Amino acid sequence: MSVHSGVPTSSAVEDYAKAIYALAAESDGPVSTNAVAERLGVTPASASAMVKRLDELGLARHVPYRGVELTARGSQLALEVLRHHRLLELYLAESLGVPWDRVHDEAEVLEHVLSEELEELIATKLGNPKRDPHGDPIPTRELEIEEDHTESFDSLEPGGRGTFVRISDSDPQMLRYLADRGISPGAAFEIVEKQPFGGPLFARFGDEVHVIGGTLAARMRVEVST
Amino acid sequence: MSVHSGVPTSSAVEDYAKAIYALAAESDGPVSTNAVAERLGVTPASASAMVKRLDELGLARHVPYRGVELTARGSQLALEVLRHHRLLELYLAESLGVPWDRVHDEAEVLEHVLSEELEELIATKLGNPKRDPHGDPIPTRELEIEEDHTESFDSLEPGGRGTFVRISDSDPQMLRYLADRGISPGAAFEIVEKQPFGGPLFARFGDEVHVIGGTLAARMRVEVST
DNA sequence: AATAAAGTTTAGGCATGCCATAATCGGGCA
DNA sequence: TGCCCGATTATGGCATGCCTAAACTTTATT
Repeated sequence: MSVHSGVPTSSAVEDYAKAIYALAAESDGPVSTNAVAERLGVTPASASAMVKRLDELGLARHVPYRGVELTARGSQLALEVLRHHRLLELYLAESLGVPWDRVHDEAEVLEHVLSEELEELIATKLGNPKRDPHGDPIPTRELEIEEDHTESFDSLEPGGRGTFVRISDSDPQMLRYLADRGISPGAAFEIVEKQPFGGPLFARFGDEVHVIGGTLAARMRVEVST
Repeated sequence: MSVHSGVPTSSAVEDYAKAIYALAAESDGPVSTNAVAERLGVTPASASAMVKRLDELGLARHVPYRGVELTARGSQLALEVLRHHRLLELYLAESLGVPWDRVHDEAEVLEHVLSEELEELIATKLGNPKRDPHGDPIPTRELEIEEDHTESFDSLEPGGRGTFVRISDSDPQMLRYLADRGISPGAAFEIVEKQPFGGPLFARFGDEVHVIGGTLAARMRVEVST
């Protein structure tokens, strides 16, 4: 049990805060209990109870039947944990050579246990990086996070150009799949063709044209060239 | 909740195993419940219950009113955690520059969470070291620990020579106190004078003669020169 | 507007894990 | 023999976190 901003927080509380934060970022407005439950793999009833607890802790405002929103403190907590997570991912990959597709799971555990002091030392050692190995932005020490100007890959039309930035939620398998095909954060592309109805998308990365399925494309975040 | 040798272990279980292991090393024969309770800062009743649990888990043999002893599996668990702890201490100090007197507390938390994979990577990175920054031996991957040939500093008589190896139980304050005076693990000494009744001990370290109180001297472990 | 469907909450339980107080027990020693 | 101390059990408490089932609210449909 750690303490953040005077609030005693367990791993579970931190995970809920993270989940609500992420969901709120994806689609603004209050977040539904069901969405939270699904994301965390628990029943809606469990999520409902936990959300109530976050409210009591002052980390969220929960209007019954209307959804949840994080308070300032709740967002801070989420960002704090997110910072831990992403610094750890980068650190594990760079300093300890943990394979890319494993850092996420390791960080998932350690993020709840990392002391502020270690966080600071790690950040310094890494040169206060702005992005983790998946391309996700890392909140600053002051818990400000770089605004995300990315769009979903599958929202582009043929002819559109840009660079691949990250996979939302850092799904290790997707990352590995792309990496195996030479597509990593930073890769430039041009959309060649797009099939309707969530069909695959044809895009040129470097010299090669890759075919990317609709589901995967929906999770890829890209920065569009003007 | 981690799993070691097929036994589900919580942090508390691991701490009890560590405590029993340490107490058994200090004075052999079975360990009394009271001693365990005192070491962990809980009531004898709590310790009694937990010790019973260790027995049920197959980690210890507990004969009521007679004390506890770790089974082979219990010792393995203790050594596993000890290995985590000491590798972490060394790693934090060397790779992250965590101050000496802080590594213990950080490691105390992380030891329960460190995955085998990370343990391995850290050990390799450190070159599979045999001792941690306090001079305590680190169990090998196979959980063998170097036998301790040290004696208590205050058991020596004037004229005795040797090298300071470690502080038992790694008390950070004692370590820092000694470090401030230029006494670190590996320092050679010669006993100059010893006052009776637990009084202070005069010893030459390098050029200087230091006066060391009885309590501190009792915690210092030294290797005697032949 | 009525009703059905979808979403949400409450009620009630269960399991884990840890610790405390108070009463009792065992065994060595006077 | 009887006492005392250490050890043990009995009992209870508290917190976390999850579940199912049932009740309820909101929204969409007819």
